[in-house]
Amino acid sequence: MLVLIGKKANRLCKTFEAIESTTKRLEIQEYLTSFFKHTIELSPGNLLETLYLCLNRVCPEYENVELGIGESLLIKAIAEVTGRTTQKVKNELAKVGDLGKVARDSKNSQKSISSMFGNRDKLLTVPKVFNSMKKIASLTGHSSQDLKVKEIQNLLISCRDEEPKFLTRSLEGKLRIGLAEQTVLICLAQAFVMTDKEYEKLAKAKKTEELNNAIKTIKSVYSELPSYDKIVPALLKGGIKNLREHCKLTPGIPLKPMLAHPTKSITDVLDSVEGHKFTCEFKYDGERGQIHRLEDGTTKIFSRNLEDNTVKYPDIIERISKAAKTNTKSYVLDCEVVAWDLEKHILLPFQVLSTRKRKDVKEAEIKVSVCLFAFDLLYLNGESLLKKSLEERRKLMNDSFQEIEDEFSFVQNINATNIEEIQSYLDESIKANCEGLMVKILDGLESTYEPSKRSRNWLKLKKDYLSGVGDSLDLVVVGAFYGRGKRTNVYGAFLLACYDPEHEEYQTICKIGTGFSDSDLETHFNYLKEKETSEPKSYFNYDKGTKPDVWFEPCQVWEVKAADLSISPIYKAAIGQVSEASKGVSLRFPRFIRIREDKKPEDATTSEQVINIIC
DNA sequence: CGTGTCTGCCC
DNA sequence: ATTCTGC
DNA sequence: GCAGAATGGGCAGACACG
Repeated sequence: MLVLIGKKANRLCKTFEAIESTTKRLEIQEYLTSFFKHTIELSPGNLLETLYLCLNRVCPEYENVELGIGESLLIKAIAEVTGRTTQKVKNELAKVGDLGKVARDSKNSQKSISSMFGNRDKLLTVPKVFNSMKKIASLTGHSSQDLKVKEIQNLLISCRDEEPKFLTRSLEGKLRIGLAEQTVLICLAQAFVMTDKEYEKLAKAKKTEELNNAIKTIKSVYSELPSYDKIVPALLKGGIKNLREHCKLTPGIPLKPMLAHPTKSITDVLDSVEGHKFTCEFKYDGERGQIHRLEDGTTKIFSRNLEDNTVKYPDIIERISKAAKTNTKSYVLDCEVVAWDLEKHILLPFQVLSTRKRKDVKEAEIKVSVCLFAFDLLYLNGESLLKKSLEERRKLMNDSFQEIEDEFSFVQNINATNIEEIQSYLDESIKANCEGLMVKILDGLESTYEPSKRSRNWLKLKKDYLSGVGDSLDLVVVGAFYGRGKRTNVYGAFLLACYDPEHEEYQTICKIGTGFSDSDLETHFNYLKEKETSEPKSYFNYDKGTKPDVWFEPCQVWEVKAADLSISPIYKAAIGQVSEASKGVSLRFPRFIRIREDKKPEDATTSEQVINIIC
């Protein structure tokens, strides 16, 4: 009987349960690897779908497919299928901090005839769940939300045991069991190695070596060709040994972009690059753009998260042919796309860029112009450049492209050597409306392009990372939101306000949910739970869109750091005094620094001070 | 057809 | 995005 | 140091609703 059930989705569910029960990485890997081994041996045709269910996806990122399901629709589906009101489900969610658990508990406590008999002969299977998710993603147009909810309900009705929990979380897009992409790749590699007949004959040390090589191979291949649709068939056909041959960087398919580590001081920067030739580049405040030119002349542009942004940027598609020199045929170019003022020839803030249309963009109707800032070349005329040094890649980039005023530039950079030079270049970048600097090693093995890795080789240096530098505000805690997941039973985020002495009111300015250690969160909960009030104070100025789960007596001031201030449609700080009458001010990337025991709420940052910071 | 809410994706 | 934490 | 999971502001686009 167990074996039969083993073919159903329930076995995957049991694997998730096992994974969730531990925090040990190796144990997690054992469970998933074992599941993949079974799948490869017993039903290899289901492997691809299984992988997608582990990752809450239905296809590669660059296919721009969305489920269009969020918390709200899930609550609706759960409420209807278990015969409860949405309010009741919301209350449960606030209490248990996990919609998955809410779905499971409300379903298991419901003992109606239909729930007892309705699912007898339609147990969930991996393909069934996967196909339902695909179907949900495909529904659009009038009444599509109802149809999506019905589809979810059908799945929920067939669920048993812990299945509703994982199904719900999967539809939310996060399993939250300590399992994500990197671990899935490791397990996939291990499963393929271990199902190879030769493997058992190897000595122990040799086995470990084989496993490590396979993991390295799969991780590397996936970062260059992030598509299980392509990798899984290749694996099933030729195994890991032949994988590199069939799956490699291909223009037209985005690769995982290389990322950077934040650094807290210039000294830290120098420590990391010590003994190497390195460069400092301006870090532009725009959107990542990975531009692909195929052999057939097609051009595409992808986002940092591998979304296909080609239709968003017809202007870029048009101009890039002019920037590419005659001998530059196929290529992959790494750029930052930045909003650009064509008259003043200056960079515009990210908030301006974000107002650009995204779909069905016609070049003639573009309202926000952009300038491209290229910083790396990953592929050129049929050849991958990933293993070349940054110095070589940069030279090839400079030789293959030409700058066009107001349209296409190479990122501004210098080859600095000491603290003073870096400091003054950092200042210069800020004056030019950039976020700071990127510091990169130029030559040797540590300067290859490492897709997806936040490698130590690329560092980012922003002024707000430096202690004592950047915008710091002292704000009053006026409300809080119940935590989810590992923050269940404490507040997970807080609503903050500045003080306006003129109107004698506290004006909301942002929510904050990061910068807290686990012990901070406990301390805050224990202190603030005593300060809860049934209603917000009359002198709180807030928008209903930011209404917290609980309100507080104004009693504590927190030092908060931000990268920038922004004009806000929902927060009330300095309302009407910086932009349109209805707009206030908020913080970009707010994080908790410390409690200001020395300040009373009336000593908090004032709206006037907020205006001074933003102007 | 205007407005409000939700979702996904930029950072 | 930023930050924290177990491994 | 990696990998994962908490959490931020704010925009366009898609629907639902009246």
